[in-house]
Amino acid sequence: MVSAPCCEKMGLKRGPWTAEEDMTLVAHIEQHGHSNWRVLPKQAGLLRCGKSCRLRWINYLRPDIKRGNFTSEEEEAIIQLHAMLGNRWSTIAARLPGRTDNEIKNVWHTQLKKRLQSSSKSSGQAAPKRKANKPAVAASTLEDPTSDPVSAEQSLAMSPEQSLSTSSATDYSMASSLENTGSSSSEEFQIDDSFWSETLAMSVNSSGSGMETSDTFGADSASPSSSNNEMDFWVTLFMQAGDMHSLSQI
DNA sequence: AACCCGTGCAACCGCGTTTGG
DNA sequence: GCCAAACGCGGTTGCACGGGT
Repeated sequence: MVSAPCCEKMGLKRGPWTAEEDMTLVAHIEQHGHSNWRVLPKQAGLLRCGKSCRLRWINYLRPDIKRGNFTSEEEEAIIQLHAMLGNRWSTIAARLPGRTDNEIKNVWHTQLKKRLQSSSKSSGQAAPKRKANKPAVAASTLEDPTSDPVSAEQSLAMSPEQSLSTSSATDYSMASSLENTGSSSSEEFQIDDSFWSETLAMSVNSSGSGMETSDTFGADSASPSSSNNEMDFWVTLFMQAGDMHSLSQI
Protein backbone atom coordinates (compact mmCIF):
# COMPACT_ATOMS: atom_id res chain seq x y z
CA MET A 1 0.00 0.00 0.00
CA VAL A 2 1.17 3.47 -0.65
CA SER A 3 1.57 5.23 2.60
CA ALA A 4 -0.09 8.52 2.97
CA PRO A 5 2.21 11.46 2.72
CA CYS A 6 3.16 12.38 6.20
CA CYS A 7 2.38 15.94 5.54
CA GLU A 8 1.41 17.86 2.53
CA LYS A 9 4.58 19.78 2.60
CA MET A 10 2.67 22.90 1.73
CA GLY A 11 3.29 25.43 4.41
CA LEU A 12 4.15 22.98 7.09
CA LYS A 13 7.25 23.65 9.08
CA ARG A 14 10.11 21.23 9.32
CA GLY A 15 13.35 21.01 11.20
CA PRO A 16 14.13 21.68 14.82
CA TRP A 17 11.32 22.60 17.14
CA THR A 18 11.22 25.93 18.87
CA ALA A 19 10.43 26.37 22.55
CA GLU A 20 7.14 27.98 21.63
CA GLU A 21 6.12 25.05 19.52
CA ASP A 22 7.05 22.73 22.33
CA MET A 23 4.96 24.68 24.78
CA THR A 24 2.03 24.75 22.41
CA LEU A 25 2.19 21.05 21.83
CA VAL A 26 2.56 20.18 25.50
CA ALA A 27 -0.25 22.47 26.51
CA HIS A 28 -2.55 21.05 23.90
CA ILE A 29 -1.81 17.45 24.77
CA GLU A 30 -2.20 18.09 28.47
CA GLN A 31 -5.56 19.62 27.80
CA HIS A 32 -6.93 17.42 25.05
CA GLY A 33 -4.72 14.38 24.89
CA HIS A 34 -3.46 12.99 21.64
CA SER A 35 -6.18 10.76 20.36
CA ASN A 36 -5.64 11.82 16.78
CA TRP A 37 -2.21 12.94 15.74
CA ARG A 38 -3.41 13.86 12.31
CA VAL A 39 -5.70 16.62 13.46
CA LEU A 40 -3.77 17.57 16.55
CA PRO A 41 -1.47 20.13 14.93
CA LYS A 42 -4.41 21.89 13.33
CA GLN A 43 -6.29 21.99 16.60
CA ALA A 44 -3.22 23.19 18.43
CA GLY A 45 -2.40 25.77 15.80
CA LEU A 46 0.92 24.20 14.93
CA LEU A 47 2.35 24.29 11.44
CA ARG A 48 3.61 20.77 11.76
CA CYS A 49 2.43 17.43 10.50
CA GLY A 50 0.96 15.00 12.98
CA LYS A 51 3.83 12.65 12.54
CA SER A 52 6.28 15.31 13.54
CA CYS A 53 4.19 16.22 16.58
CA ARG A 54 3.98 12.62 17.66
CA LEU A 55 7.71 12.15 17.34
CA ARG A 56 8.46 15.31 19.23
CA TRP A 57 6.14 14.30 22.02
CA ILE A 58 7.37 10.76 22.32
CA ASN A 59 11.05 11.49 22.03
CA TYR A 60 11.34 14.75 23.85
CA LEU A 61 8.31 16.29 25.48
CA ARG A 62 6.74 13.40 27.30
CA PRO A 63 6.82 14.12 31.02
CA ASP A 64 8.35 10.79 31.88
CA ILE A 65 11.37 11.19 29.67
CA LYS A 66 14.58 10.63 31.50
CA ARG A 67 17.37 12.77 30.16
CA GLY A 68 21.07 12.46 30.62
CA ASN A 69 23.62 9.76 30.19
CA PHE A 70 22.75 6.14 30.28
CA THR A 71 23.84 4.31 33.39
CA SER A 72 25.99 1.26 33.07
CA GLU A 73 23.01 -0.80 34.16
CA GLU A 74 20.93 0.63 31.37
CA GLU A 75 23.67 0.04 28.85
CA GLU A 76 24.04 -3.51 30.03
CA ALA A 77 20.31 -4.00 29.74
CA ILE A 78 20.32 -2.64 26.22
CA ILE A 79 23.09 -4.98 25.21
CA GLN A 80 21.32 -7.94 26.73
CA LEU A 81 17.98 -7.05 25.25
CA HIS A 82 19.45 -6.36 21.85
CA ALA A 83 21.12 -9.75 21.90
CA MET A 84 17.74 -11.28 22.55
CA LEU A 85 15.45 -9.09 20.54
CA GLY A 86 17.55 -7.55 17.81
CA ASN A 87 16.63 -4.11 16.58
CA ARG A 88 13.27 -3.96 18.29
CA TRP A 89 14.01 -0.62 19.78
CA SER A 90 10.54 0.12 21.00
CA THR A 91 10.41 -3.17 22.85
CA ILE A 92 13.76 -2.48 24.39
CA ALA A 93 12.64 1.02 25.28
CA ALA A 94 9.61 -0.40 27.04
CA ARG A 95 12.01 -2.08 29.42
CA LEU A 96 13.89 1.08 30.20
CA PRO A 97 11.72 3.66 31.95
CA GLY A 98 12.09 7.13 30.61
CA ARG A 99 14.14 6.08 27.63
CA THR A 100 12.85 6.33 24.10
CA ASP A 101 13.39 3.98 21.24
CA ASN A 102 15.11 6.73 19.32
CA GLU A 103 17.47 7.42 22.16
CA ILE A 104 18.30 3.77 22.63
CA LYS A 105 18.81 3.36 18.92
CA ASN A 106 21.19 6.29 18.90
CA VAL A 107 23.13 5.00 21.87
CA TRP A 108 23.36 1.61 20.30
CA HIS A 109 24.67 2.88 17.00
CA THR A 110 27.02 5.48 18.41
CA GLN A 111 28.40 3.71 21.46
CA LEU A 112 27.36 0.21 22.32
CA LYS A 113 27.76 -1.31 18.89
CA LYS A 114 31.29 -0.05 18.60
CA ARG A 115 32.07 -1.21 22.07
CA LEU A 116 30.76 -4.67 21.31
CA GLN A 117 32.50 -4.81 17.98
CA SER A 118 35.82 -4.00 19.53
CA SER A 119 35.31 -6.49 22.31
CA SER A 120 33.91 -9.20 20.06
CA LYS A 121 36.67 -9.12 17.51
CA SER A 122 38.31 -11.71 19.62
CA SER A 123 35.19 -13.73 20.24
CA GLY A 124 33.72 -13.29 16.79
CA GLN A 125 30.18 -12.69 17.96
CA ALA A 126 27.69 -10.55 16.15
CA ALA A 127 24.37 -9.18 17.17
CA PRO A 128 21.39 -10.88 15.60
CA LYS A 129 19.60 -9.12 12.85
CA ARG A 130 15.91 -9.28 12.37
CA LYS A 131 13.27 -7.66 10.34
CA ALA A 132 10.67 -5.99 12.46
CA ASN A 133 7.21 -6.95 11.41
CA LYS A 134 5.14 -6.43 14.47
CA PRO A 135 4.61 -3.23 16.36
CA ALA A 136 5.78 -3.29 19.90
CA VAL A 137 3.71 -2.61 22.92
CA ALA A 138 3.55 1.05 23.63
CA ALA A 139 5.78 2.21 26.39
CA SER A 140 2.85 3.95 27.94
CA THR A 141 3.23 2.03 31.14
CA LEU A 142 6.29 4.00 31.94
CA GLU A 143 5.50 6.24 34.77
CA ASP A 144 8.22 7.28 37.04
CA PRO A 145 10.84 9.58 35.61
CA THR A 146 13.05 9.02 38.57
CA SER A 147 16.53 8.58 37.38
CA ASP A 148 17.90 5.98 39.69
CA PRO A 149 19.05 2.77 38.11
CA VAL A 150 16.97 0.78 40.51
CA SER A 151 13.79 1.95 38.88
CA ALA A 152 15.16 0.87 35.58
CA GLU A 153 15.74 -2.54 36.94
CA GLN A 154 12.34 -2.60 38.48
CA SER A 155 10.82 -1.91 35.17
CA LEU A 156 12.87 -4.68 33.69
CA ALA A 157 11.03 -6.92 36.03
CA MET A 158 7.78 -5.99 34.42
CA SER A 159 6.03 -8.98 33.04
CA PRO A 160 7.87 -9.84 29.88
CA GLU A 161 4.71 -10.82 28.17
CA GLN A 162 3.73 -7.19 28.16
CA SER A 163 5.99 -6.75 25.24
CA LEU A 164 7.10 -10.13 24.16
CA SER A 165 3.88 -12.04 24.09
CA THR A 166 2.27 -9.43 21.97
CA SER A 167 4.67 -10.15 19.20
CA SER A 168 2.53 -12.69 17.49
CA ALA A 169 4.00 -14.73 14.71
CA THR A 170 7.17 -12.81 15.08
CA ASP A 171 9.76 -13.65 12.53
CA TYR A 172 13.04 -13.99 14.32
CA SER A 173 16.36 -14.40 12.78
CA MET A 174 18.26 -16.14 15.47
CA ALA A 175 21.43 -16.83 13.65
CA SER A 176 23.72 -15.93 16.44
CA SER A 177 21.82 -17.70 19.16
CA LEU A 178 21.52 -20.79 17.09
CA GLU A 179 25.14 -20.67 16.26
CA ASN A 180 25.90 -20.58 19.92
CA THR A 181 23.90 -23.71 20.45
CA GLY A 182 25.53 -25.45 17.58
CA SER A 183 22.24 -25.68 15.78
CA SER A 184 22.43 -26.03 12.05
CA SER A 185 18.80 -25.33 11.42
CA SER A 186 17.59 -22.52 9.25
CA GLU A 187 18.17 -19.02 10.43
CA GLU A 188 14.54 -18.08 10.74
CA PHE A 189 11.54 -19.61 12.33
CA GLN A 190 8.18 -18.49 13.52
CA ILE A 191 7.23 -17.95 17.11
CA ASP A 192 3.61 -17.38 17.81
CA ASP A 193 1.61 -16.09 20.72
CA SER A 194 1.03 -19.45 22.21
CA PHE A 195 4.73 -20.04 22.38
CA TRP A 196 5.32 -16.87 24.32
CA SER A 197 2.45 -17.33 26.69
CA GLU A 198 3.39 -20.92 27.36
CA THR A 199 7.09 -20.47 27.75
CA LEU A 200 6.80 -17.32 29.75
CA ALA A 201 4.27 -18.93 32.01
CA MET A 202 6.74 -21.74 32.47
CA SER A 203 9.47 -19.35 33.33
CA VAL A 204 7.33 -17.56 35.85
CA ASN A 205 6.18 -20.73 37.48
CA SER A 206 9.53 -22.37 37.55
CA SER A 207 11.36 -21.90 40.80
CA GLY A 208 13.23 -18.69 40.61
CA SER A 209 14.67 -19.14 37.16
CA GLY A 210 12.15 -16.97 35.46
CA MET A 211 12.37 -13.50 34.08
CA GLU A 212 12.89 -11.94 37.42
CA THR A 213 14.32 -8.59 37.08
CA SER A 214 17.31 -8.23 39.15
CA ASP A 215 18.76 -11.54 38.33
CA THR A 216 17.88 -11.04 34.76
CA PHE A 217 19.51 -7.77 33.96
CA GLY A 218 21.76 -5.34 35.55
CA ALA A 219 21.48 -5.81 39.23
CA ASP A 220 23.51 -8.95 39.24
CA SER A 221 25.81 -7.87 36.50
CA ALA A 222 28.70 -8.05 38.86
CA SER A 223 28.36 -11.76 38.69
CA PRO A 224 30.08 -12.97 35.55
CA SER A 225 27.77 -15.91 35.26
CA SER A 226 24.53 -14.00 35.33
CA SER A 227 24.59 -12.92 31.72
CA ASN A 228 25.57 -16.36 30.65
CA ASN A 229 22.68 -17.79 32.56
CA GLU A 230 20.42 -15.29 30.94
CA MET A 231 21.59 -16.16 27.49
CA ASP A 232 21.28 -19.82 28.34
CA PHE A 233 17.73 -19.17 29.36
CA TRP A 234 16.91 -17.58 26.05
CA VAL A 235 18.81 -20.12 24.06
CA THR A 236 16.77 -22.77 25.80
CA LEU A 237 13.63 -20.86 24.99
CA PHE A 238 14.47 -20.65 21.33
CA MET A 239 15.47 -24.27 21.20
CA GLN A 240 12.10 -25.10 22.68
CA ALA A 241 10.54 -22.87 20.13
CA GLY A 242 12.29 -24.79 17.43
CA ASP A 243 10.98 -28.02 18.87
CA MET A 244 7.47 -26.65 19.10
CA HIS A 245 7.77 -25.33 15.61
CA SER A 246 8.77 -28.69 14.25
CA LEU A 247 6.08 -30.39 16.28
CA SER A 248 3.49 -28.08 14.89
CA GLN A 249 4.40 -29.17 11.43
CA ILE A 250 3.75 -32.83 12.17
C1' DA B 1 42.53 31.55 14.89
C1' DA B 2 40.85 28.76 11.34
C1' DC B 3 39.84 24.55 9.55
C1' DC B 4 38.81 19.65 9.56
C1' DC B 5 36.88 15.62 11.32
C1' DG B 6 34.38 12.61 14.33
C1' DT B 7 30.51 12.14 17.38
C1' DG B 8 25.90 12.49 19.23
C1' DC B 9 21.33 13.72 18.86
C1' DA B 10 17.00 15.30 16.86
C1' DA B 11 14.21 14.88 13.13
C1' DC B 12 12.70 12.97 8.76
C1' DC B 13 11.48 9.21 5.61
C1' DG B 14 9.63 5.03 4.02
C1' DC B 15 7.31 0.99 4.94
C1' DG B 16 4.52 -2.44 7.48
C1' DT B 17 0.58 -2.96 10.45
C1' DT B 18 -3.73 -1.74 12.39
C1' DT B 19 -8.14 0.33 12.33
C1' DG B 20 -12.44 2.01 10.73
C1' DG B 21 -15.84 2.80 7.15
C1' DG C 1 -13.69 -8.71 2.47
C1' DC C 2 -11.77 -4.48 0.61
C1' DC C 3 -9.76 -0.11 0.77
C1' DA C 4 -7.95 4.07 2.53
C1' DA C 5 -6.41 6.54 6.48
C1' DA C 6 -3.88 6.61 10.52
C1' DC C 7 -0.46 4.86 13.40
C1' DG C 8 3.95 3.05 14.81
C1' DC C 9 8.44 1.40 13.94
C1' DG C 10 13.23 1.13 12.32
C1' DG C 11 16.60 3.11 9.19
C1' DT C 12 18.74 7.09 7.72
C1' DT C 13 20.04 11.84 7.38
C1' DG C 14 21.41 16.46 8.71
C1' DC C 15 23.19 19.53 11.82
C1' DA C 16 25.43 21.29 15.92
C1' DC C 17 29.19 20.79 18.77
C1' DG C 18 33.70 19.58 20.59
C1' DG C 19 38.35 18.05 20.02
C1' DG C 20 42.44 17.78 17.33
C1' DT C 21 45.68 19.67 14.03
